[in-house]
Amino acid sequence: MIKVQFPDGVKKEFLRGTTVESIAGAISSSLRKNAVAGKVNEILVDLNYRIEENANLSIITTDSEEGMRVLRESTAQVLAQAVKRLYNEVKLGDGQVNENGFYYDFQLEQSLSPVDLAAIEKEMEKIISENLEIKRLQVSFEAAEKRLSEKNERFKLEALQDLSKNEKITLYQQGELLDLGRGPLLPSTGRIKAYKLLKVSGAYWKGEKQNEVMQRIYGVGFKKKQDLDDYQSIQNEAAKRDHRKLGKQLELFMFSDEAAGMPFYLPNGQIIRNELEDFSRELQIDAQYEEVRTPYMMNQQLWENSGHWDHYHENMYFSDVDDTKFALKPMNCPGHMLIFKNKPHSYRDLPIRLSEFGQVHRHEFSGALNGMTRVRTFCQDDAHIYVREDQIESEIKGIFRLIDKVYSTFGFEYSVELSTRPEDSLGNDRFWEESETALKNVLAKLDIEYRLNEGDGAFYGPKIDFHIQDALKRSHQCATIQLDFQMPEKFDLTYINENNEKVRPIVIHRAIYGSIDRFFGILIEHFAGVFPVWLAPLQVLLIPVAQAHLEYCLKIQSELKKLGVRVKVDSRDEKLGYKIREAQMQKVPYAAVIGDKEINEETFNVRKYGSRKSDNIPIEGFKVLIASQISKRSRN
RNA sequence: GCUUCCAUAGCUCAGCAGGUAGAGCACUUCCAUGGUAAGGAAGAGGUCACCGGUUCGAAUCCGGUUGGAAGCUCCA
Repeated sequence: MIKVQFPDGVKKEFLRGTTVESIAGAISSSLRKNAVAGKVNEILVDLNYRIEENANLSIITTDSEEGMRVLRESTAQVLAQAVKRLYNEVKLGDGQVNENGFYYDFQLEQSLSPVDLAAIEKEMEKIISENLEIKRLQVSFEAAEKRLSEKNERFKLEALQDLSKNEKITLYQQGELLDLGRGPLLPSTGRIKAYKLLKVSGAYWKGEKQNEVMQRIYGVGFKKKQDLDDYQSIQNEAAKRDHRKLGKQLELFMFSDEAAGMPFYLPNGQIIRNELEDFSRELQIDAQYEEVRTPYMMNQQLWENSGHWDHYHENMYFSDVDDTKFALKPMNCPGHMLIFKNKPHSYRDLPIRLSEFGQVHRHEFSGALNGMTRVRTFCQDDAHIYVREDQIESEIKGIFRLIDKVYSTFGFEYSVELSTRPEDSLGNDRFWEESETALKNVLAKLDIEYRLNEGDGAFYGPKIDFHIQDALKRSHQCATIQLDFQMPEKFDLTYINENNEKVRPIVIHRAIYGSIDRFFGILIEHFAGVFPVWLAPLQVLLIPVAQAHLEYCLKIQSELKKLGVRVKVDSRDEKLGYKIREAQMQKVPYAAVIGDKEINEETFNVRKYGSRKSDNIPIEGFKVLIASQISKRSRN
């Protein structure tokens, strides 16, 4: 007999050689049903793994991340088998699990289409109904090499070379398919329930640019049909909210072949942008920031001195004018450094907070461009704060407050990440250690939970990133706080301390929206185009019942305008229903109908966006309501 | 930048056996003067993204360019 200890501390005895699956069954039949793998002494194993000595065991089910990985990896292997059956000449690449599913790379002469995917899915269905055993084989390196070359799988052989020659190699045999894999995998194909192939695209072998391009088939996989349906309905909802589609429908912005990746703001979109800027400006004035503006173009020498040229010139725009080489700014920092340098500073003056709605240009790969979320020119709500060492903490605290105010206004939840030194970085070890410690200390003091993101910092310093969650629970990185000891060095920035000595300030870079353009795109999808009143391009549409009521409408319009409300009168000679329909399609927050009744009673018949019915409310009351919604920036 | 796919009227799309373009909405004019998601009629709109090739003939087939989509790579 052997003793097995479970995560809750309970110990039980079993016959030597009992499988993980039988033990799961001994605990409960439902656990046996949901089990996909086991974890013996912290090592993941297959369900039919036999436990030969005393051990700690936890049963892995599809309720856990690890369990879903097992399920999805097994599904990927079924995909591989299906493709192999349908296309004789195919060479298998590698399969992987991703957020909601899996993918598998193939090398195949003909390119696969959605029609082919349907056929592959059908074959997968067959493999699943065959309920093939998925057998784990532990063999020597040489044996693995021999068997894979018999199968003529050159990519598998190449992948094998990356493994240690001295250790046992794990292969999985699934019907006629032989795959190289870590596992664990399900014991048989019949346990796969809900999956769907999505698309096929190109991917480099081993993810490296110089390697050949494989065809990658993507799929999603879930433990039950319901989860797959839920996933698909969220995808549909996301497609409906796509900011590129809504941007066109609501006439917010456009793109043109004449400037790929560079947004044109249409009148409606510009209103929203201005509102976003004004909101930020208001908060920044309150937090004692000083707004500045720096040139779009500065000479190349500046960028060489700042270190940007070295690290970033491939993505910069250049221009020759007269005898000088210019560069369009990809960041606002150097400009702000020059402003700081413009006059001497006393320690009493710090912190100095320079903010700018700075338009930057970055030459992104054409294939990377995507609506408003990845563009070649965008505006950052940028700021650089010059501080003494003893001011770092309180300053970062202040930025946290600002960020919280901004995000809560839009109804975004957010999480925090700390990113540390990247491979390609400036500065010595001591600097990095000190600044990373400084940020960690601040986060600890503020009692903020965060995730550590190793190696993802800026080249000049570590950073704290903020990830917001939108209405569909998708995460977007927006705000960033970066500590920089480098830039002051490069620009020889100083202030005079209390002993009349020149001392280097520390720079904190920060952005809250990040890119206003991208934030705008995120907002469109977050609100599904139904903006809160303060952001809506048109806030009130007045609709006269007949021409006779037009004059009165114009009078109300000018009263509302005086309150700062964006209001229009639909004076066209069209039916009421037609105008209401159009107001709803344009997602105008309030459509107000005015006829004889309303004029006599001094009311509005207001229909709120999305509502099926309308209410008669006094005009004066409505004025108070909308003015407060606008000034409070309420989320309706 | 790479792989695959795509580009027809302002918008959404049809035209997918090569024979010089079509619908709905929007737009213009006229009729109708209307109470909460499309009243009726008529009209105007396109060198079928651009350049080149094959063909008697190209929106349609082939090549290139530009732009877009998905993924890869990248995002200081």
